[in-house]
Amino acid sequence: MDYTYDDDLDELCPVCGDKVSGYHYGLLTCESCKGFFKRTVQNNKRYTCTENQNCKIDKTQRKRCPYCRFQKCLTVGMRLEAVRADRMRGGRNKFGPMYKRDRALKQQKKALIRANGFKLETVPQIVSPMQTDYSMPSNIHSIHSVSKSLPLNPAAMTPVDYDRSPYGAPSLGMAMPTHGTLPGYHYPHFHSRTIKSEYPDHYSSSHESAAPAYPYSDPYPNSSYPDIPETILKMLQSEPDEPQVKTRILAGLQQEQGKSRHEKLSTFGLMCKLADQTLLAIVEWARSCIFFKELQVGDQMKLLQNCWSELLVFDHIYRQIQHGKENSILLVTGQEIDVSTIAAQTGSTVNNLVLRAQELVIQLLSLQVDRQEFVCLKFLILFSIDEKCLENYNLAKTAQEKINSALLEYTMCHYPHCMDKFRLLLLRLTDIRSISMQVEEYLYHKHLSGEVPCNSLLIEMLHVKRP
DNA sequence: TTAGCCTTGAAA
DNA sequence: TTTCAAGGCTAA
Repeated sequence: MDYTYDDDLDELCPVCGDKVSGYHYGLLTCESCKGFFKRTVQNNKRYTCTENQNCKIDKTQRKRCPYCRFQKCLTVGMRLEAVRADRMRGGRNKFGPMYKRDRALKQQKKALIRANGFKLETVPQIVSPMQTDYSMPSNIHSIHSVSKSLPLNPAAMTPVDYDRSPYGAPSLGMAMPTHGTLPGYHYPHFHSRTIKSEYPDHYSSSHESAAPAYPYSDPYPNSSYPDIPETILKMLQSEPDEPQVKTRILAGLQQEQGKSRHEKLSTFGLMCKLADQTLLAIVEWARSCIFFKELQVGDQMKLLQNCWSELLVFDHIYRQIQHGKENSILLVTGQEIDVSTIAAQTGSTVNNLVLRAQELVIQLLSLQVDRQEFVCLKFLILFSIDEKCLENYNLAKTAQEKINSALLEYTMCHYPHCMDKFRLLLLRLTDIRSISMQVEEYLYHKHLSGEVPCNSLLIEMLHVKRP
């Protein structure tokens, strides 16, 4: 590979568009935003916006509104926990491996572009065979065992051959618990917080997961996080490491494409495969979650069968929130597709679904939904079963109540100027439900016409509700 | 207060 | 030993 570190430095700061000077507090930023973020967090600064909290932040105007600048720092994913409370200089922190993976992903993306004139509007059909067997489950009941063995094999992701295909079917909830190149970390306000050094990583150093991604000790108990309810902290701990999940999904797709090399997949078929891999990632996430893992396997299956399409849609929507572009859609694979391309190349149903999702993205953007709220909503979707059909309904019900009250407490504390936020967020869940039902109907229709790949996990899911 | 440059030091 | 992302310093 001809990748050099300097390649990164060609990029623009996601906060102000200035020249990037390296990785700072979680992502590539310029020197000035690095310093600004450091000063703000170290000195626990509070700013106010004299406008409408939506000031434009660019290189020339970044000094005008520190409030909006800091909000943007958080929105693009700068990490509070990377600022050291003890002010120790030098050394490396736990983000090192994350930066490394991010570089690797950027490298792969560049290699793709260089090698194939790869356009973002196309989907790569990666046919490099994988050594490991990532067999798809033949039955929904095998999800647990399969998702356990999903590999991480970035080295095997070197693209060999790419067969371009026009982008036919867009998002359709082809989503996963991931939000951009690096994890976003939204933290809207500091309420007299004491800055702690090196907060435990929500994404990787879960106390409850068997094998944390980074061997990093957690010097602070959960309760040391200021103003975030314990329940939310526990839910955040099971948030997946995004580059890892992305890598796994890409690897899974490679494997699938390797298998079906002789059966030419349509773009829609490819999208189904992508959704399959995403579903596996969601199942894997659920398996490690607080509340969920305490349930019996049978109950776990019922919950997932009840909400799989909603979780797909919701994660798609949250990625678009992070993506922040009204006119394009970001796929889990990192590809960006113009909404106009979708309108031109797909049927009215798909186009309508995409537009509905985009409307919801705008609504949630205006509500300033943050990462903590996102996690609460995701869990509420997971536990949103109404019927008393579970073996242990009380466990699920209790979980639901705890999540609800944690979300209420959090929004009241962090968004006191928007007292109705809790209710408005819950209302959006109804929209997600509605979109996901339409997605399911569409998929079922496509399945009946034989367009969904026969071993698709989607089919298994669809048949649970439609025997 | 900002932002560019310097120093530091653990990990690779 | 080198790397590079932390914190520190300081002129503007």
